Amino acid sequence: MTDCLSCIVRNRAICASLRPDELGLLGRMGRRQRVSSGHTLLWEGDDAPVVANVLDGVLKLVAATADGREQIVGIVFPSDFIGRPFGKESPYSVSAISEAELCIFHRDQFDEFAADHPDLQQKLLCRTLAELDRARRWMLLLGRKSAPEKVASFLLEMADRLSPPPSAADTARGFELPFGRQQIADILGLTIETTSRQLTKMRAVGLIDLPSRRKIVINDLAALNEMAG
Amino acid sequence: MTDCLSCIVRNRAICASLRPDELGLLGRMGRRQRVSSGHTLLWEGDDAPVVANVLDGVLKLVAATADGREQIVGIVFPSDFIGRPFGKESPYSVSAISEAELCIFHRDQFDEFAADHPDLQQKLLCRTLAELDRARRWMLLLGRKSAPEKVASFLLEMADRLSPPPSAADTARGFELPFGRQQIADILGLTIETTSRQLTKMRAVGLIDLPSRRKIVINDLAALNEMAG
DNA sequence: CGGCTTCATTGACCCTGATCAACAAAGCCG
DNA sequence: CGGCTTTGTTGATCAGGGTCAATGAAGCCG
Repeated sequence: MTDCLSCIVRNRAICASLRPDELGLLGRMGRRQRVSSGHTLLWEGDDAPVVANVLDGVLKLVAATADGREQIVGIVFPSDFIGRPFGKESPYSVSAISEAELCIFHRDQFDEFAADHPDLQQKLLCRTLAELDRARRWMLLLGRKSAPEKVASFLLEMADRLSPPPSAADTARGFELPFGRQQIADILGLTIETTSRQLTKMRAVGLIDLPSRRKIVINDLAALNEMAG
Repeated sequence: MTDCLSCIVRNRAICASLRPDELGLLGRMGRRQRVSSGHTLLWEGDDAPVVANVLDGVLKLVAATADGREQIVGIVFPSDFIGRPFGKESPYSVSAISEAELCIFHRDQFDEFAADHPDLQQKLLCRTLAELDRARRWMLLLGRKSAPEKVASFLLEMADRLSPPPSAADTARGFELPFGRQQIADILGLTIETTSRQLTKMRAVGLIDLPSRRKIVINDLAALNEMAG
């Protein structure tokens, strides 16, 4: 059922390390699943019985306090890997923030398969190391940057992560965020009001344009870099 | 020269996955090195030519803004692994905050060895996943918690991470932090003054005792948990 | 022991960003 | 098209925590 050879993330996901025959084996373990926007796939604290590759769409990893404050601790794009291999419950919940399509595996089955396929495991290790680096750079932002610096850093990171797909044309000529204002706030550790105010202020001084709710056009990349600290 | 079989972290470091003969091979690649308190081993942004196991002592991972604000993004204890396998520069600097002893490898040599030893790589993967989980929980603290919550969370985490070694006696009966006040502030994304004030306040209400600069005694674990949010 | 340096505490004040509240603009659907 | 809901913007006010500054307590070493 799952045809890995024609998979849209075939060469970018961790599966890229596998030979066709291995791929067939893994493919039979996997199952495609659509997830609709807003739906939560894994709950914080619950046992996480599945892992998955993201084929399409965007998901968020969210940690929350007992009284409901939320912090987005990770953003997951197509070809990225979701879940917690090798035991343990998920320390954060995973929710789709757009229509998404996943390639899901039972965790135990996946763990077993991974143990027999060092190349796959190495790909996973490299990804996890990169993700850890990203998380740590984000800790600097959360702990030490001011609101303007946070928003500027966010726009730069998004320009970087969202540019490759939407045509190679003019990278600087705008991109569409997969987030609403509240989600940007949850990524930056701010309130929705401060986020909105900072964006408005940046538009007022001509740094950026906001042609629609989720569209961003960067006019002055250098100044934005400066502003990001 | 390096006798892995009698190594103090033999059963806790990633080397625990290796057979004696493999261990001998790795051991000949490694080199013991003392690092004195305050010394920086790797610099943020520089190419990181080494990886290492920590045998003894405590080190910090620090990310900094251009203008010198610092955020501690990781704390490294004995048996933990340091460095960035598989290419790339280090995105943070690594400094000893106490006298430390390391078991150092050239990164390229280590990468090569790891590629041939899946079990080692799996151990490394598990460690990295755990570290990522920890980093993400810390992001919630940095982005969403108040100063009192931050300090309470910090004390609980430290009570947890520092208890096993220093005698199993009374876990609640105090432990010695390897940090000064400024470092606690850099971990929590606060200033040294706020950190100090929060600790003083907690002592005032009897939650904790502060018998000496770096010693902490927790009197009311439940209340502290409550306070941590 | 005594002076010096480093580290921690405490106080006064201020500013950034949170909170509360009203309003405006988009999207949605009958 | 028009009402309703959701999402975003803007304003007024407030407070948590930062900043600046002074004092106090520990460690260090001659």
